Amino acid sequence: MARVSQAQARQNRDRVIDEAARLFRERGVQGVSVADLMAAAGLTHGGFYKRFASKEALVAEATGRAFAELRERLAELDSRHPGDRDGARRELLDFYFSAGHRDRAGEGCPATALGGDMAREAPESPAREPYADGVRDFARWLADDDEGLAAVATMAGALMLSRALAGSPLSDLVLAAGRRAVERGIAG
Amino acid sequence: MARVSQAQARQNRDRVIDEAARLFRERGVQGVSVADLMAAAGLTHGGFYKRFASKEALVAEATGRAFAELRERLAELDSRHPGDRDGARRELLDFYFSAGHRDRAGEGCPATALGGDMAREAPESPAREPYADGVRDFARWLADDDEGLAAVATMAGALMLSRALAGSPLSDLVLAAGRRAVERGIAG
DNA sequence: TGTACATCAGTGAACGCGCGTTCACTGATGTAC
DNA sequence: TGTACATCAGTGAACGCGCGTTCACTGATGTAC
Repeated sequence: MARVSQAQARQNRDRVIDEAARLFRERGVQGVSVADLMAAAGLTHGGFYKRFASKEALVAEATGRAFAELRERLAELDSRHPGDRDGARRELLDFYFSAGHRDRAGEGCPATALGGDMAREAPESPAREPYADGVRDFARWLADDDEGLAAVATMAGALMLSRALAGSPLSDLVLAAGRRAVERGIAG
Repeated sequence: MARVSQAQARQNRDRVIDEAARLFRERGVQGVSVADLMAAAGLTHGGFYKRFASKEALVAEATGRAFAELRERLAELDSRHPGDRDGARRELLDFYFSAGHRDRAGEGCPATALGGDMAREAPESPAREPYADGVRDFARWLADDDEGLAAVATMAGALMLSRALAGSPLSDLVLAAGRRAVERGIAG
């Protein structure tokens, strides 16, 4: 294979970002190589730097993409529960505190799956902005003011701990306890 | 330098674990090399495998050490507030949700700082046991039953997010919101 | 208590490997006429 | 609409580097007598 059409090239770039958004959440930024990412998108690693300035630049784009997926999911929930944010939120929490979500980080909440990596990114890392924007929007969707931020904290903490505690009975317990705490917080 | 006394050798091994417990929390397991760890303990990297079976084995020991430090801290709080767990807990929360704690992960809560790495450890990783034991003990100290687990979730989530959001106004807000949520949860 | 020597904690060079990144090359795409 | 050729998306080999791990060596420690 050699040169492809411009439309195909745009699609290829897009697929790299999609795969990065998935794999960075699943294995961590340091756990995925440029070659892994390109292979996941069906390409060889040599062309990477034709499309991205660096791995760091892709981390920023993939972070934005992962939160864009989350925004879409929230919009779908709203359209399935028109004028009923409480109902939409209940459906989100059903998913959020599920064993399936715990076991599939690659398709799950980016605030949690990328949180540990983001905490160690350089202060000027270009990924920090899309991350902060994403968390802000997620918190606002959950509840007004600081209640939303507290909810995100409990949700992200419970999910991260349930993954770190996988294999222990605590893994399921922390999900259940987190859910009760969030529901009480938003109700109260 | 060459052979040292057995007592010195034990001290050296101990210092490597202490430095690992600090550096793994600060930079992540993948962010610290064996050579970094040995250098931090004032040694050269060659001798590492005389004292540890592998880097993975050290991760397990360092995880245990980090939680041992936490247990000591909690015991100190109890002895400073005899028969007054509420007072001890209030002092812990003052520290936990502080900017200083956010900015010094190496000396801070291992449940949070090691959580992201632990979530991606292999299911049979020897580090999972000391991690789970540590989280269980921390939760029990905070409150009875699931209330303690919910508190750890909110605390770990708020601290992780505040680090990931460093540089944004949300960083301080999520700490404050997390603290209010924990206090309401434990009081309720 | 003193001597002779085996042990072994720590050193530093080396190993194979995979990383992020670069680059000369290929050949289909896109365009100028 | 058809031809000639410049462009450039993707390839695959190569780069320097740092990783986890191994190993021959050194010389002070610990022990047997």
